[in-house]
Amino acid sequence: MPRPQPQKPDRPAPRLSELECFVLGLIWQTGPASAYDIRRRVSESPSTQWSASAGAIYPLVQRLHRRRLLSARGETTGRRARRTYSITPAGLRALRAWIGPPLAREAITVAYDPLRSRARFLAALPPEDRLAWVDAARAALDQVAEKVRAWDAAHAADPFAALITRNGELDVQSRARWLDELARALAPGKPAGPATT
Amino acid sequence: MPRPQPQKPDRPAPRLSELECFVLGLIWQTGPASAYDIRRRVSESPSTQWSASAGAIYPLVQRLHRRRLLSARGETTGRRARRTYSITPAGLRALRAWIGPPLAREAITVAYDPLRSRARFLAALPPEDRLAWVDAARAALDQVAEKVRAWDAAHAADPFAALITRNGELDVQSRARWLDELARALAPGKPAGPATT
DNA sequence: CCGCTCATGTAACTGGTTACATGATTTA
DNA sequence: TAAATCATGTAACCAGTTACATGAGCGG
Repeated sequence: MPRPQPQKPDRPAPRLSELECFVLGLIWQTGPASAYDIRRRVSESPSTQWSASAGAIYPLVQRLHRRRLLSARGETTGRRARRTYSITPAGLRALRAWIGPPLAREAITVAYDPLRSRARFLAALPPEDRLAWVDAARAALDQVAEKVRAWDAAHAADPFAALITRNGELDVQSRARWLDELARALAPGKPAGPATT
Repeated sequence: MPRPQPQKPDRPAPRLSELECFVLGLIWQTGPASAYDIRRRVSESPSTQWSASAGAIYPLVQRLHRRRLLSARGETTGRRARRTYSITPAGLRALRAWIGPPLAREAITVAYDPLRSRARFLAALPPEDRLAWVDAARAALDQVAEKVRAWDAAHAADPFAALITRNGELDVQSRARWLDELARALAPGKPAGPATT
């Protein structure tokens, strides 16, 4: 049995990750940008999905450049690189394919909510702690709402960006209302789940 | 400069991941469960956050067992292991610490929404394709809503589970309304973003 | 010129992924 | 008993993570 190559010589380019496509989008949006610019813009975003660490962004743009989805203009001052990247026609095609339609399967889902994950096991807390949890979560969401408003204000100039922020507002609102429902269900007199041990 | 050990002899136990704590919760909820049981229950969940692949779950429960957060009862039939895991007191403490309060920083955030990420760059599509995108996203959300209803029906017996499903319902509803707003903003006559190149 | 922040990376690790292997049990 | 499915894993990989290193520019 041959089992030809342990090291495939011509491995097909892997699917682009969400972060890679997101970065592609950022660069499309604002034209030439350095990796550092990208880092700042990713970390500004209210979602904490990505940490925008250097270890993520620098190799990422290098990958996109190798795949010819980004072009680089290197103004190498001194012995230190100073590169800015622009999106190529192939990059724009990749960006559009990512956006869809058709929508990727992984985009069609209930959004992951860490509060929901935790609430699912709320009955593991002693009964007297459960309302305190809801209160804490409620306060945390107010904090998030604040952050969204700040982000909104910083982008007030762009009416299109406002529509994106709006998504964040609605998300926080609906989760807050859900927490209120949860609090009512936990109100004294209502048994809410099995015993804790 | 000594730089003592390249291999730290006593590395501190790393923070538990979201998935590890979630699994801890599942096992708390239903008592003794095999890794396979866990896999099924994780993959049933409407969220696509985790694939519940064998390669994720089996090593994960082994890790939790090594850390004494799970206890194992091994009914080894034949030469094949058949293990079921239960949560230990230390495991319950870890579960409670994860749930909070206080809530972990990463739980305090706008939920990550792949539709929002894509919509952010909707202007990269040719104008005539933008409404089609919104329609596709709307249809996809209806599909998700259906899935949530099915999940809800399957757990109708447990009033506490209903509160969790409710979160999914509200999430889908609010994102659907957001898409409707988006469609209105894209309505003919309204320029919606910069040119596409 | 010292220290601080800006900017560009690399190194080591890790928690997931997909793909594969294989034993046990059920069903046709 | 053969095929399909249930069940338990391992192997290789990979896109992120944290932590570190270091050059460039600037304000005191």
